[in-house]
Amino acid sequence: MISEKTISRLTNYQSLLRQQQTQGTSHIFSHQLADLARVTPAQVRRDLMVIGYSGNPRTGYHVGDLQESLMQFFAFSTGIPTVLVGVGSLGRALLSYFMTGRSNIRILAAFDSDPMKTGRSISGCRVYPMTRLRETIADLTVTCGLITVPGSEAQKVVDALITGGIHGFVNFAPVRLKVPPTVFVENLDVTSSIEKAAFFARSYSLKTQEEQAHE
Amino acid sequence: MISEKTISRLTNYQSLLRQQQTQGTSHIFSHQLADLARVTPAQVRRDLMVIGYSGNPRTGYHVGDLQESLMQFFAFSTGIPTVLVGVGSLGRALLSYFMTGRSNIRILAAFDSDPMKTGRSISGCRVYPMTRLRETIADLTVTCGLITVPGSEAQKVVDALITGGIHGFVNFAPVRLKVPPTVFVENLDVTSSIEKAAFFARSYSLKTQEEQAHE
DNA sequence: CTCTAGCTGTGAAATTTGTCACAGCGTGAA
DNA sequence: TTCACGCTGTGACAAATTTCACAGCTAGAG
Ligand SMILES: NC(=O)c1ccc[n+]([C@@H]2O[C@H](COP(=O)([O-])OP(=O)(O)OC[C@H]3O[C@@H](n4cnc5c(N)ncnc54)[C@H](O)[C@@H]3O)[C@@H](O)[C@H]2O)c1
Ligand SMILES: NC(=O)c1ccc[n+]([C@@H]2O[C@H](COP(=O)([O-])OP(=O)(O)OC[C@H]3O[C@@H](n4cnc5c(N)ncnc54)[C@H](O)[C@@H]3O)[C@@H](O)[C@H]2O)c1
Repeated sequence: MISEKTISRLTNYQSLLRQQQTQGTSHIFSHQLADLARVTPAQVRRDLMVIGYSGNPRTGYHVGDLQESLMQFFAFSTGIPTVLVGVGSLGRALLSYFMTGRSNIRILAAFDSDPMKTGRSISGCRVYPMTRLRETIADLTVTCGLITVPGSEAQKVVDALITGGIHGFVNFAPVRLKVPPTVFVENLDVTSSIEKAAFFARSYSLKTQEEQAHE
Repeated sequence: MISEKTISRLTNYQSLLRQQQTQGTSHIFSHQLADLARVTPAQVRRDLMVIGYSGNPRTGYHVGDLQESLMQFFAFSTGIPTVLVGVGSLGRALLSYFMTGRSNIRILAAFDSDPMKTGRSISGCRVYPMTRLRETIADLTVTCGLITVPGSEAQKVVDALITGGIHGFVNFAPVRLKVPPTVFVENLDVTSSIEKAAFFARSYSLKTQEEQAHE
């Protein structure tokens, strides 16, 4: 079994390699990729072991080939098909970003329970009422659901999407969803992240002050 | 030194306890809190060790007292003072959420380099030009910066905020920022999270199919 | 009062995750 | 062609994190 952290780093390498390739870099060493990703060279080599790509001791990794291997490993050459539920302020921000950007994420459809928001397109994405959820995702072969409804609604929304056959979610609502072990949920809780950053900010800030006091 | 994971869980307990208290729960056992937080009871007890709060073997933890201890540990009774840089679609979503919500996060000011966006308020938050950054944050005692500018601009923005004395960041741009060891950065990379969810979705989905085939 | 069921707090073990360090290799230099 | 440098791939080790498991306690029942 391969760990979440490894997967996160691999996706990061992928985006860094894309950047490097546009800059014309053809080969890259583990220590260079490590610097870009802010990890150790050993970590990079370890991670690349799991996708089975081998570099060359003298020239490092071939950027194009490595990207190819990563693509194959992640197997989303045609992009990641997703749907979004909850076209509020956050949902609209995500639509505007992913419908225009050139990431490999495709939002195929959006859903909302509010009749004011349905029946039209936002950033080029159709917004459907929740009643159309089942049939629409049955047609589309969706890999991942983006949950941007209020916390109180999130559980019922995921339940519906799971019934529709979706196994992966990114949940922006500040609640822990209950899902079967065949379903993966990545929680992006902004509030919690800010609290975390604030905690460490304060502790680092105090440490800095103490050190200055010692001088 | 206390770990990031522990802090994340503690903030989560805090929000769960808030919910429980509004529902009139006065006492809670480690296994109950564990169920809510989707962790093990031992994990809960371990985590609570670090804040030095002790429960009672017969009645469990007193919800009010535990909240009090957590508050004291995090020491943000007056709310977490933050500033936001980059009033684009994501920045506006965050403003609308945190300026109206009843979380303990306070966005004191927003900044943008685009003159079209400055000089007015969005969701009740003043948007200043970047030239006013230094003086404004000097006045405000800010704990945490929210970075919602394009990736290409993120590094220079953090550099400026660090110069202004901020030690904590939540970075939404898909780049790894270079910061001194006295500064904490929490990266919220939505693209990367979706890719991760998609990867595990596919692997769980395949596993499910295999199991069904075996029957 | 005494007893007991079932919890907490916590050393110790287990597991997961990251790092070290070095054998082995490929390339360019001579 | 040979050599030497500096990298990769990886076994072994180290650190961090989680779980186990149990002594010790406490409120309520009898
Ligand atoms: N910056 C942010 O906006 C922000 C920050 C932190 C967390 N969040 C979380 O993200 C989620 C969305 O936040 P938001 O600010 O966009 O909220 P919002 O109220 O602007 O949007 C919520 C949307 O969900 C729709 N909705 C409600 N119930 C639904 C249901 N049962 N089925 C389908 N659609 C439904 C509503 O019609 C609305 O369009 C919330 O859980 C919030 O806690 C948002
Ligand atoms: N849903 C989303 O919107 C989304 C999703 C994933 C990642 N992101 C990331 O979040 C960031 C913001 O995304 P967005 O969609 O809001 O982009 P946006 O283009 O809508 O907004 C960016 C804002 O930053 C301002 N800006 C640009 N350069 C600046 C500078 N040097 N100083 C101050 N302000 C500056 C711009 O004027 C603009 O208002 C980006 O890094 C993006 O990659 C956003």
